[in-house]
Amino acid sequence: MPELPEAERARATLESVLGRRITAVDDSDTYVCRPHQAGEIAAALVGHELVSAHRRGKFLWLQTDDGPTLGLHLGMAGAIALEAARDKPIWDRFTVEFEDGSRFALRDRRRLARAVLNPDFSHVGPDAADVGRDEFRRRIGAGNTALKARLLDQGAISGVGNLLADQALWQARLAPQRTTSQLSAEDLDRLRRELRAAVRSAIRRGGVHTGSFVEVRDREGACPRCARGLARATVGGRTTYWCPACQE
DNA sequence: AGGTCTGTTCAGCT
DNA sequence: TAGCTGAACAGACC
Repeated sequence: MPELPEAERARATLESVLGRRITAVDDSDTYVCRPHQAGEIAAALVGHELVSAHRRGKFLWLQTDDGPTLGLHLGMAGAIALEAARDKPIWDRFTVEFEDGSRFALRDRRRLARAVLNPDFSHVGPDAADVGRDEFRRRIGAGNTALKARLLDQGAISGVGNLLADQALWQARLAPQRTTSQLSAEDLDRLRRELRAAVRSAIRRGGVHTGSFVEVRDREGACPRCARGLARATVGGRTTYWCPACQE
């Protein structure tokens, strides 16, 4: 599920745990928690207070008072849970407890989420909702690859996942396999505008699954604009749907 | 019951 | 170098 809109929701959830002293941390899942030594993240965090919650693309991080930074990523199925899990506690891969008894957990069935101490975001591109016109043209229009593959490249711009990419491309009437070097400045500007609109709509409506194209995005789906059946192929290594009539 | 598919990221190869 | 491919995980679905 998690793409930029879900990550933003998680960030907002994390704001509700700021300002409390950390009393315990469970980082025993050494696949999800990096560095790999169990107890390392705990030792660094206990006694500190979380002071701010940030996001760039799908990457989250929490700043402590004068201490380390805690990076979080939801992976492919992760979420931030404030309530202790009753039935499936095994899905809580990383847990932080506070002095007042409250807690939050990084909950993920698939263990593809990550909790990282002092994360490095130097290779993460600007947030898809914030990137300026000229930088978008430069970063998306460069090189020679399928447009959709470039949108999914978090180093180019960050926050776009498989579903959001299909939604934005459909809104901008651009075919996913179009080559980046062939795009006009006008194409790129339109794509940027539609991508920002898709992101904002998804945040407002509660997730990327609320997109008009995402809702019909399957083998039987029809284009919401022209009602023609959707095409399906692998582009950029990911299952991709588009309207062969509207997008070129 | 077993095979296929999945919203992400990253290492490793060409 | 930039751009692919496949691996990591584990559940959902048919």
